[in-house]
Amino acid sequence: MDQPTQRNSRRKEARPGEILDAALAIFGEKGYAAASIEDIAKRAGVTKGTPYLYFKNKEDLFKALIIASISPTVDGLTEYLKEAQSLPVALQLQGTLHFWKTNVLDTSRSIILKLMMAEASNFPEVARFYQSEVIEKITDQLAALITLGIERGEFRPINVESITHALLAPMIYAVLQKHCFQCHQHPAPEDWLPDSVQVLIRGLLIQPTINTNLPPQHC
Amino acid sequence: MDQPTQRNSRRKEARPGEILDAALAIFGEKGYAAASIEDIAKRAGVTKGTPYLYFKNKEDLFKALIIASISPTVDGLTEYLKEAQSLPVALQLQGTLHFWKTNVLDTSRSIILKLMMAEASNFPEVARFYQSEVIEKITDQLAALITLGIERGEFRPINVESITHALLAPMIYAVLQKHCFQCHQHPAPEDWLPDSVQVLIRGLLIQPTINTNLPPQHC
Amino acid sequence: MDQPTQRNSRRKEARPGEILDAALAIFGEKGYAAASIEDIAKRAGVTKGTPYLYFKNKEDLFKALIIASISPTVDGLTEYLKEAQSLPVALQLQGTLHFWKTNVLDTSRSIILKLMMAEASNFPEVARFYQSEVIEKITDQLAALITLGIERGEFRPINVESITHALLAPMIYAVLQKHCFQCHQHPAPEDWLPDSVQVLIRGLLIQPTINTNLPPQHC
Amino acid sequence: MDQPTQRNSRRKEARPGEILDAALAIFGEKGYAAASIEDIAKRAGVTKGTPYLYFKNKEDLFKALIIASISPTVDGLTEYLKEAQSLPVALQLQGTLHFWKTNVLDTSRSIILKLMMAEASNFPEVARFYQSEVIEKITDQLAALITLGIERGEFRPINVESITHALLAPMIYAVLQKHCFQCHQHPAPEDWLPDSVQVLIRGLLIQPTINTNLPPQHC
DNA sequence: AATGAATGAGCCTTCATTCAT
DNA sequence: GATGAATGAAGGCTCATTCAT
Repeated sequence: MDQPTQRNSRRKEARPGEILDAALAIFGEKGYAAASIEDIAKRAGVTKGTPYLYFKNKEDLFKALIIASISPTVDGLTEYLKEAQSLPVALQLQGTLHFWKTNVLDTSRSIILKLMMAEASNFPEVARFYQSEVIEKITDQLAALITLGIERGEFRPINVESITHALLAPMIYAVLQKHCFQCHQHPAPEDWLPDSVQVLIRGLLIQPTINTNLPPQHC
Repeated sequence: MDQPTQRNSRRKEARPGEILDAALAIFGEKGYAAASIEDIAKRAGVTKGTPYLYFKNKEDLFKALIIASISPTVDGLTEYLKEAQSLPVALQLQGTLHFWKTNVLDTSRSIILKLMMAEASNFPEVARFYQSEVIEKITDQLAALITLGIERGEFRPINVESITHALLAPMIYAVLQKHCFQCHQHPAPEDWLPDSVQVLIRGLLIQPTINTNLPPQHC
Repeated sequence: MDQPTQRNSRRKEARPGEILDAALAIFGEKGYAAASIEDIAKRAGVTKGTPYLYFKNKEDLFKALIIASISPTVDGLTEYLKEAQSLPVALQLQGTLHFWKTNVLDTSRSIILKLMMAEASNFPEVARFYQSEVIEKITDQLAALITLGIERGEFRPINVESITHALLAPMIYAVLQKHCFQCHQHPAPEDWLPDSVQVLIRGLLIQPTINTNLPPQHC
Repeated sequence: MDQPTQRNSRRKEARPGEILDAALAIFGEKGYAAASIEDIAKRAGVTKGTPYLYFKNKEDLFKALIIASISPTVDGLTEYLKEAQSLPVALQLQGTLHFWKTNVLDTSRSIILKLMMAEASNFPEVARFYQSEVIEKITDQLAALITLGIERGEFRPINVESITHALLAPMIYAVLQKHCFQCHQHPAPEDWLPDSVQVLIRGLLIQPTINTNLPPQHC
């Protein structure tokens, strides 16, 4: 992929990213404890000493990996919702799920979620950080949308927090299904996710029949 | 089940179970690789060598733990659905979620799900086994219910597989939320789960308005 | 040295001592940093994991080694001086040096002194501890003796602290000479130490000529 | 010695010396094994690779350090004694100790002695070299002085080798005290060293009473 | 059946050393 | 000359596993 300068060209700028990519793959596959730095290094095309030039130790590399995954996950969503403000809330919800699919689920970064869940009790501070920076931010956005939907008269008045989690559930589950039980599972997330969202939205709408014909390509 | 010398519960027959209980706690908390046999032994009130009298090695203990958790999880559900056959499908679905909450979520066994997800790629055969014995069995039951609901005219005709996963999502997510991000998260599963199911069911019903007044204590 | 029970007989009581003996040899020879736990283990006839059954880590083993060497070094001296109380102070001083020779210099433990000096700046707390428990206790005993000698009219009135160090110097130097530049050095400590003490004592005495004929076997 | 661009002292000729100075400090503080080349380089204001431009490897740097410290330590002493030849031997001895204090003890170079003692068994050839070039040369000078003192009738006839070491002992001990147990030790070498020498000399003199009034500022 | 001393493979981490720039 | 990215050997430490008691 690189211009043919030298085999092991010194490229300080690229290294941390390459190592983080490798760490994502290896940590994601094996979990924190079972992943060895040497495996990560090999995957990154370097030797076992090199990661320590960029990360203090294994834990530090792990934390850096989590942190690096956060803004791409969350920032884009905020932006999307700003642009979609004027749409019907039902459409915004579908768009949110679509954004999640495109920017998390279909991304190698999605495995971070599984990793965080597996390691939450081993790294409580990291877990708290991830929760406040990712989970809660998404939760807040969803809650705001639902509140808006109720205010605009699109949705029935209903407990906002509960529905927030009702919407979060398929997002999380889709990721876990992909990474944990993916092999030979026919209804892949892209198949069931749109239908599920539609059912949920229909359950929220005051006039459900109208919504049934929403253009499916939005999710 | 306890008859002689109940005081110190040091009867040989109890040992494997005690060790499995300890393994559930320690594996659940730390994950497979970070859990040490000695920790498990200590938690079980025995010493390092004892687990090896009952389990060939660490992997074997792990597999036994997964397998031991399977029938209590699934068998009861089948039974419940047999008894509930004559109820409206919507109610059966609510009952199914209620069963899940009572017999999995509120149980120490629920952590197995998190464990399986974390270790799926490290133990593919175990993961496959768990999937076919637990996930698919639940999926099949849900699919059958939804099909029945459509046949009976309770539910709109809709893709069954998709909705199956729409229902599975909150079940899985509730468990993970409890074990991974539990600390200080107000909307606990018992709060949002019933509402979510109700919204989903409303989204499925042909005549949604009727369902809104379902007795909430069913889930 | 052991009865022919088994090759690797389990003998928990003896192990810590054996490992400390090995640590004394290896640390003494190579210094703290250059000594490897595996070397120590091999010397003790065990494998590299075994030391960790008895000592938390390398530093802990090092500290235990220092501490274990302290009471044999100091306690006997106190006792000797109690018994020798009624002798002329000059004789007590000679006896003290003789005690040092017998119980420190001629002992494998003597290398601890060199070790402490080499590692003092790497283990400041240990150094402080050694200083207060060994060096200062010996210093105090010497100072008390000299004071007594002055009071009894045996010694000229002279700065006590200074002379304390004048007496300590050959004790320390003898040890270091033995361990650092020992190879092919003819005047071994046993040769020059008695003469040196005699000269020092003669320098202290009010009537030096008398002392010149002190029985040499006392030191 | 500094002529052009004195400001940043980055002249090539100065480098080896700067690195040796840094090596002296770092080796002296941590010992050979615990000192890292990078620490030394940093202290010298250069980077990791630079020492290798001037020294083949770590061991080579260490040896060069020892060798560089030798002539300043020994040469001056020979010179001093040549000039002092006509003085009473007792005064020459005091002068020798004074020279040691000024040119070794009060010098950063003094730490070499501690270093050599700590590393003697790790670098036997270096130790032998140091012994023959430093210790033995000083020993020889001292022995010659004492012999002279006896010949001149100043000193009692006594074993020369023994007394040589009796005089060497406080010189060595003073250095070690300074570098190993220096913190908060009140009788610093400058306090006890002159008194000690005086007592030793008094022990050597044929007519001790005369010597007691030697001017104390000579040592 | 249970213990726990001992083993040794494996992994994290450091650091002397090299070399392309 | 100087840099500093990269290497890889070495060593601290853990822990699954064994086995004599």
